[in-house]
Amino acid sequence: MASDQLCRVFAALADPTRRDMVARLAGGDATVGELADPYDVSVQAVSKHIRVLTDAGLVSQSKDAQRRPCHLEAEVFDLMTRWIERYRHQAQERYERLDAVLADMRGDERSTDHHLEQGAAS
Amino acid sequence: MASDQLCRVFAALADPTRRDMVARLAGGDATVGELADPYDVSVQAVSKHIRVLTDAGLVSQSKDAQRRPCHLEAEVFDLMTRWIERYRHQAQERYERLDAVLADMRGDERSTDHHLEQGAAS
DNA sequence: GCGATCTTCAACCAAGTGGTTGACAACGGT
DNA sequence: ACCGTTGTCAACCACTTGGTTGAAGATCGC
Repeated sequence: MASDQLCRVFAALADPTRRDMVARLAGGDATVGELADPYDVSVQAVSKHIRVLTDAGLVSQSKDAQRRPCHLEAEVFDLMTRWIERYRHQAQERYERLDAVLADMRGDERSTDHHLEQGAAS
Repeated sequence: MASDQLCRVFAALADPTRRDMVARLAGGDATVGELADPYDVSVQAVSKHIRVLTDAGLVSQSKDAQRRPCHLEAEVFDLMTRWIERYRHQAQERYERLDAVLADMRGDERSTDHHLEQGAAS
C-alpha cells in the first residue's frame, strides 16, 4: 500500500516552511540557494527540508553544475486528493442518508413503518 | 491566515493510525472505546490521537453519559483540498505554458520573435 | 590547478511525539 | 450506595525533528 507515502507527504506538508517552499516551486523551479534565500535559517536546514520533500515524492532535483534545481512533482498531490475525497464523500453521503431519514420521519410521522439500519460501524 | 490549522491538519493526518480512525469515522460516529478496539494500543493512546484530531478541527466529540462519541468534521477537508488544488493548478498551468512555448519554438523556428517572460517566483 | 560557489554530510542539541502505566473523574446499572 | 465502565490527566521514556555549526564534495571561472 501507499500508506507509507501518504505518511511522508502529509508529514512533509505539516511544516509551514516546507509548504511555503512548495508554493514557491509551483511558480517555477528553483535552486537550493534560491529557495533558502527568503528564510533566515541556514542553507543546510533548507537542504534538509528539500530532502524531506523529495523523500515524500513532492520534489525532484536535477543537476546544473553545482546547482541542484528543484522541481515540483504534481502527481503526488493526486494521491492526497484521492485519499481526502474518498472520506469526504463517504461522510457526505452519510449525511445525505441521514437527511433522507429525517425527512422521511417528518413526512411519514404517523406511520411506524421505519425502514432503517444501514449505517453502523463494524 | 489559517496556516496554523493547516499545520495541525497535515500533522494529524501524517499518522497512519489517525488516518485509519478518520476512515472509520467517515463511516459513522464512534466512541473512544470503539475506536480503540481494532488497535493493540492503550485507550489512553487513542484518546491522545483523538485529541490531536480535534485540535486539528477534524473531529468533534459530544457527550452521551460516560461515552464521548466522535464525529468527523468534513469541512476541514476543504481547507486542505483548496491548498493542494491551488498549487497543483499553478504547477499544471506552468507546464501548459511551457508546452505552448515548446510548440511555438517547433512551429515558428526561424522567427526570433520570442514572447516569453511571465513565470517568476516572488 | 586553485579559489570561489553551491550543496550535502555528520554530529550535536532542544523540543516535540507516540507510546506506556497509574490515578482519578464522571456516570449508569443494580 | 456502590461497583463497573468509559474516558482523561500526569508523569515518564525512547525516538524523531527542525535547527545549529563545521567539514567535505562537486563544479565552474580564471
